[in-house]
Amino acid sequence: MLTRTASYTRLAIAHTAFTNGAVPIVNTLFGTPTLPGATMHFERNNEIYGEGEPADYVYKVLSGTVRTSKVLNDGRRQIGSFYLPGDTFGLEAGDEHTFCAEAMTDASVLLVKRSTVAAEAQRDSHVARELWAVTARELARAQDHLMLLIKSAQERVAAFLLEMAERVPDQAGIELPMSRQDIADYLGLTIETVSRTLTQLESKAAIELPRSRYIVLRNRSALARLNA
Amino acid sequence: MLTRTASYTRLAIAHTAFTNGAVPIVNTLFGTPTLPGATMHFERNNEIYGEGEPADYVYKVLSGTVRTSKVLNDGRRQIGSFYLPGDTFGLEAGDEHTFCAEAMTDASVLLVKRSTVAAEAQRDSHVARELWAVTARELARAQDHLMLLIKSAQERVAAFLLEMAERVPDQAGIELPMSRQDIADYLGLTIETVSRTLTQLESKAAIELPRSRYIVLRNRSALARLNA
DNA sequence: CGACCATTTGATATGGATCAAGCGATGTGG
DNA sequence: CCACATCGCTTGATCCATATCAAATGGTCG
Repeated sequence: MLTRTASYTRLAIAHTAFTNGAVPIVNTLFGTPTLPGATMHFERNNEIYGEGEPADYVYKVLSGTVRTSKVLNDGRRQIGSFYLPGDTFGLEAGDEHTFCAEAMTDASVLLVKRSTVAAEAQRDSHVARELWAVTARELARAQDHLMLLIKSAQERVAAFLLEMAERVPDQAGIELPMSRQDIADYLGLTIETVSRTLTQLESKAAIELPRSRYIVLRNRSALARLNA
Repeated sequence: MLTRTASYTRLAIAHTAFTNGAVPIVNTLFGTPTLPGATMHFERNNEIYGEGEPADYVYKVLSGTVRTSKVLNDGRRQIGSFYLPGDTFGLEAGDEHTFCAEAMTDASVLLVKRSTVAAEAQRDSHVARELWAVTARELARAQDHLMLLIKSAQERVAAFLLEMAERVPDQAGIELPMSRQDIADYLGLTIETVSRTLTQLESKAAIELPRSRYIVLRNRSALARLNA
């Protein structure tokens, strides 16, 4: 079960973000150009923050892709979300991160201090409103994710493909930034089941698999019909 | 699959709350005595709002218990959360409810117009902050719920019992407001599996089942150990 | 008492996990 | 530039946890 290790280079971002080669710039976390932050780069599979670390920053993907995940004590991993450019992550109700965050591909990420966000939200009701909206959308996403996990393997994979198709701009097909293991851990399945299910969908002519990381949706309504 | 019907008396609250026997009172949604609302009573199994209805109100349980749920087109139902007195529910990112809400037991509920909450949050940063906190806690709860659904039946049931024990005041045991079907739909299991699992936990001396709706936790650490 | 509904218990079926092997792409060292 | 190791993915065979189907039990209310 622990064959899934990866040589993650642990970066103590939260504590060194502004002293360890980060480039402090004035930028924006929530659309209006108000919140000062710093951008950092992360290489593929490097940790952005760990589970249980103090949640001192809020993060926004500038480029690349990020996953959040949590590992149970026996090695099972659940992916909370995938984050694409423009997405905000790392918001917490409490004072520490309940999931860890890792760069799925090389990524640049904007960091804004949580205290800055809080102060600005107090001062400016537009920022407060935006902060709430981001959190509420995250909640809606988690609730959708919940619904996924009671469905059959085909339904889960179909829903995943439709979700990704909606989120990535590319029209022709989906360039997947994540591995089969990531997909499996997002959907609560094994890599074998994900792989087999994709093969089944291909033989049903619902999708095409030119390369393993590139998927063309041939028949969206068939996929949507799988979505109970 | 559709044997699970119940004769829900549909109440068109959202549109008639203030004209249909509701008792308008000045009360508070988020702790400080600022937000005007109305209280309404719901009988067991009556709908508070339906899936897809406009989300014009935010709700707070005053007494009784509430469940939110969503039904897939083939009848499978997923319960989003159980709400006990003091809990706020019905917050939405969009303008309609994505789950429905029903009284599990007779319940009285405080309703505050969403527009009132929004206006007050804009005016008063404390309200804004509290609104965010409620939403963020709801997010944390949904994320915990996600983690449940990748676990084994024993782990799910154990986690459910510990969660309920934490939330209900009663020390000796847990008086469950929900049916086995509700528990099953919360945990993504069948009633049979929930029932069998409870029996197993009883034979392990982890719990006692004096009545089907009353459970005594005999050995919390054994239950906690099941929680991967 | 009798009907009804919720819960438990029993027998069997099955979808996805697990175990195991093969395959193709990518990269590395000779 | 090729041989070979490695890694991610696919495919195959078998197993098992939970679903499904079915029946018995128990509690509640008229």
